[in-house]
Amino acid sequence: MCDGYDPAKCTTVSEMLARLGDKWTVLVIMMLGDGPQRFSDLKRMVVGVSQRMLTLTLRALERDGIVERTVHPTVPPRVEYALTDLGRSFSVPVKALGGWVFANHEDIQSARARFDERNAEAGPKLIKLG
Amino acid sequence: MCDGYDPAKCTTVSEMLARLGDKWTVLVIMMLGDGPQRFSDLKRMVVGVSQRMLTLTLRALERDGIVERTVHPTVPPRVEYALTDLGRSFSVPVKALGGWVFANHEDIQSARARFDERNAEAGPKLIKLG
DNA sequence: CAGTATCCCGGACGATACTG
DNA sequence: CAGTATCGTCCGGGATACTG
Repeated sequence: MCDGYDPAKCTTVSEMLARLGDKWTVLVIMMLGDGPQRFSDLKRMVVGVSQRMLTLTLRALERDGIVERTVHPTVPPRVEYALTDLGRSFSVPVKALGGWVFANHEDIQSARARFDERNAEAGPKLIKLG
Repeated sequence: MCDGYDPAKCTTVSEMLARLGDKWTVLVIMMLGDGPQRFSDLKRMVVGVSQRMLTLTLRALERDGIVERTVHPTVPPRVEYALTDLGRSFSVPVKALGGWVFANHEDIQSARARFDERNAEAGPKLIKLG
């Protein structure tokens, strides 16, 4: 993929992957898939997210042009978040990836079971990551 | 995507995304795309990776059934890593995602530039994640 | 060669308190 | 309501040294 070799683009790929890999980004994108949502609604829908992390996640997505932030100057303030065209476009390959995991869930689980079985008796080793 | 709602599958999606989001997984998968590679060859190809992280990354991928580890009982030892069928299948949506970033690189960069421009004068704020 | 063991640091993330 | 500021914890990941 990074064969034609544009280092800048490869860096961006890593950045977007890291973004997807963080704890809340994909959930937020999914919740915005059905239309715009207010901050507090998102906070309720994305169970477990802290105010801080929701803000951070939305800011990062806004910076990348995936999400658009609209402030309605009312009292109390009303802020809506929506996917941009770029965001909706982005969600296509993201959903494809999610779909792949759904489709291959059995294979993954059985592979893990076999691995854990084989390495059952072994000592503590350094099996981390996960 | 997680609408039909199988919590176990959604958890697996998060796990695989977290895996992709870590620092070396995608690079390793790409390097194995052209065929099997020895541990030390991978270490040379994936520039900057430490022995520890390469081992950890490969172990996690092996556990998930994405990569297969073959030990040739010679002296000195020869260990080869290769993508499994599942791994090659997995790399399809992964490459699609990478391809999307390549195709939309301009849009992302300009979105970032505009965001940073708008928030130039502002104080330190809490803009992290990135 | 292909690991494993240990130490260490920075940053992701959570909890809490405060504000326009 | 929609944030921001601050503090503390945990762990991803790097550096180094050792081994079959």
